[in-house]
Amino acid sequence: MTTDTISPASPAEASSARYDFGAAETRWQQAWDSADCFSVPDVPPADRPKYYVLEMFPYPSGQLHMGHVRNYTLGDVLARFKRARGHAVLHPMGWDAFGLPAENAARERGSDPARWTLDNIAAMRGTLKRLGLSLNWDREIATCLPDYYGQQQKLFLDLWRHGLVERRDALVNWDPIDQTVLANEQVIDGRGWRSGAVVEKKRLSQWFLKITDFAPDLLSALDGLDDWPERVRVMQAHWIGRSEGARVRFALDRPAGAIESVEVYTTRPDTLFGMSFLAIAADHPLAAIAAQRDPAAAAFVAECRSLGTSEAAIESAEKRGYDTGLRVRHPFIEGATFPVWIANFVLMDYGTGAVFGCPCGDQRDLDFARKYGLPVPVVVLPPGADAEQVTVGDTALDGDGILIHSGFLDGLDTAAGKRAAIDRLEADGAGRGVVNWRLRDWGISRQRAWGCPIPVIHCTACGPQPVPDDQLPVRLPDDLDFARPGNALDHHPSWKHVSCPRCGAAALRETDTCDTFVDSAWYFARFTAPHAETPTDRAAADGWLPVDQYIGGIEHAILHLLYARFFTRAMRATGHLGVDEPFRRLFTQGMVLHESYRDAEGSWLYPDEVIRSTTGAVRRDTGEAVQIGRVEKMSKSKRNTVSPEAIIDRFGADTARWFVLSDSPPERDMEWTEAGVVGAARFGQRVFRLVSQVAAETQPAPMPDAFGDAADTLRRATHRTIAAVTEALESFTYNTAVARLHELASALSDASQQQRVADLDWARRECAETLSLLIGPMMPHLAETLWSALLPGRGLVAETAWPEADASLLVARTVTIAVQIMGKLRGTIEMPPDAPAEQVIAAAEAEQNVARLIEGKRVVKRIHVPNRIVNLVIAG
RNA sequence: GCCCGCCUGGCGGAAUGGUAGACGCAGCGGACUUAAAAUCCGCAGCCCAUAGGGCGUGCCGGUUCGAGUCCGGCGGCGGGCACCA
Repeated sequence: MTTDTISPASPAEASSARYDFGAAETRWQQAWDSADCFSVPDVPPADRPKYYVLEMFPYPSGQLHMGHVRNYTLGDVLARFKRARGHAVLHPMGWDAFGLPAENAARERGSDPARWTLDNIAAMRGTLKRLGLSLNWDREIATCLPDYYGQQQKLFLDLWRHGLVERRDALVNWDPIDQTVLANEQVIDGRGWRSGAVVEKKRLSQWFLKITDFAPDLLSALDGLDDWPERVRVMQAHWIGRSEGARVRFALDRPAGAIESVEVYTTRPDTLFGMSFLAIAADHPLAAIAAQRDPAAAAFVAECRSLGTSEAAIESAEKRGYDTGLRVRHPFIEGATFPVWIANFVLMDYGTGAVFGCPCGDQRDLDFARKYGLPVPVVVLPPGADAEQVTVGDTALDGDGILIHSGFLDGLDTAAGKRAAIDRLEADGAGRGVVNWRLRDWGISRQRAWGCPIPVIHCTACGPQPVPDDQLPVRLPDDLDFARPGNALDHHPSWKHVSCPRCGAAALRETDTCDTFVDSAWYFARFTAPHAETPTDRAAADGWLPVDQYIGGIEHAILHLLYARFFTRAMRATGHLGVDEPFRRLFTQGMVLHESYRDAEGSWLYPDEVIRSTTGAVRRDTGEAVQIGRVEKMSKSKRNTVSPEAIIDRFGADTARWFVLSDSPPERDMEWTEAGVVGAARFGQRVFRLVSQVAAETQPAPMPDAFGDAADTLRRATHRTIAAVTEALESFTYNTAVARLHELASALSDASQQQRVADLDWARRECAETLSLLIGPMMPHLAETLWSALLPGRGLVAETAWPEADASLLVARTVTIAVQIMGKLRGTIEMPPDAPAEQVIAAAEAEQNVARLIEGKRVVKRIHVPNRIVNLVIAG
């Protein structure tokens, strides 16, 4: 190690009145580099526990924003803390580098997507380095490089061999602006999640990953993710959407074309006797037959399709339908038939695309029945209701109850009724109990050039063929033409023309690329062995995984995190991994918010263009009044962004880091304010002055045999702070760690203003050294500056063990005990810690104000909580 | 509509059922200074009162010697999902 060669900070750094953060930060970043402080081997060392800290890797947009600064600072505090606590820490960084913006830039400015992306990465890497993050830069990956996506192609082929990939025709969500297919998860309110365009339906041959194979496990394993936020688990459970019910076949009265029956999925087979009608989706095959026979039915089907997912769908939340004239027989009621309606609220891609309408037990069915005058048989008796009196008005009885008017089900409760109905259906061959899932398979085909090529060759004779291993990776061409709309890979002159690996005939490459969510679904595993010739190296993956702490935004609660959980299972099935779950602990951090500003014309202004005072704001250039808008998420459109680079230039990385850690708990949104940054900078300077003074006035010395009051008080503050900060860092309450360090700085300041004596000097030095180590995870550069000034030649904070609190100093010398009468505070007393109860109570009753108030009263009960409180209960 | 979460000074927030408001920001007073900046010291929930007292963690009620914290109900704010049969 290089510790011997590290010289103390220069006199200018260490003793000038103000801390020169710029020089110091560069200097320590170089020192960490040359000492190689943060590297770890692919297989974790056996002598220390491993700890894998991962923050969600960024998309290389070109600029780091404050959200990143917060995210990566939170992770870095943990990484540095765990390292100081003796862990081997894996803390890598990379780039989610495929995606549309690069293609858009290519289209708009003629740039090369690879060049554009790599330039952006270089810029953002520079900012990350300036932040002083303790990252394993030798593990850096970019998903747009063949090193990464080539391994992804191998992975894809392995999944294919294991039956986890399927190619099938599917009605897909087509984004007409981005000219690509979207996953269901990427369609929000009928619009593309990125473009905002109204999504159309289109039938295409697509590649699917069989995430539904793992649906039961993805759901049940959520229970074991104790260190994930509850709401994320709830969101995922809902997304996976398990339901228990029955499939019931309804025979048609008279066959319609080739169709003799309609299958329905229901979660309420117990209410089958409450049936009023059968409803099918507009895309149901039976609807197509009805449409052939009846122009009005065709018109209704067409209308449903056009409404589809558009705004109109939201506008007409109204249930609408069309009676086809077809009728179905009831499985339980001999001779009864019911009408078949096409209904706009029935979804073709959930269940079977058909439902039986039970208006009494389902609000939608009830609305529908009321609208079209269909009967509403009552079959559920809610708890406490009277069988003679129960009626259904405009609210369905969708809760549990006792079944009535239901033949053989009469008198059963909901659960028993379901079982009995399913038993009968199965006995009669009319249906069966099933478990249904909302989760669908993951369509990953995207008609984009800037993505991971799907390594498949289509041969007219042999069908789709995997690209042979010796031809991997399938590289993207470097001469893509983005002038034409559509997929640039598809209209590249030569790229797709290859020969079939099986028969040698002329064949075509797959020109679709992977959804970029595939790239991020396994990167955490690749980080464990980023240079391996296979997707993972088992020794490395087994050694480091799972990620011990994953940190990122709540916006990825469903998509990314579910895909990563799926890939972990899929890669386990293919032997690439050995773990069940990718992320042991998940932390979702809050957003960074800022005030927004508008000028008289209503144009948004950047914070830099505004001078803010306590009373208002004016334009920096003209002095005109500025309207202060809402505090909201930093965004380019509102111009309420603050550049991390500019903040580092003005205040230094440590100040930026300290500020994002202060005040707001990490999981909550925080407001970025100029005053807050200035406050953080002020604290850094204060600590610098206080510790520099100690460094100048004191020398390392053997511990004195005894300490006076002042020294003892300071030592207790020091050791209590060690305990408190340690606890705060363990529990992710960084804002309280900041508060405790403020207190310790104040304690040191108080001590430094007292008469100098040897034992106090020793305690001040102990405090200063401790303070330097404790701020290390948060303000690492300042910590190194102070440490080297206090203890020249003693190595780097980055390589120094975390301080241990002396248990004997964790209690104060005296404790303040509150004295209550009937639960109301009436005075306080000072006592030695752990004083005997009788003594404390006697002192409490002797307290001047307390004594006055209990005089002449009878104290009937005395509650004593050691070192906390005495509560006197008086009679009358 | 359903499911989560939250509600504490001027602001961000702190508080294993035990002195509510730590710590910071903004504010006020003072010291230093020719002055300012910087720095240091101090004050600071509201109301009445010069000892002290009343009220106070969205609202109403409950449990408890004691409730921001636990329980029941109501209200408000934020987020997620949403014809999922």
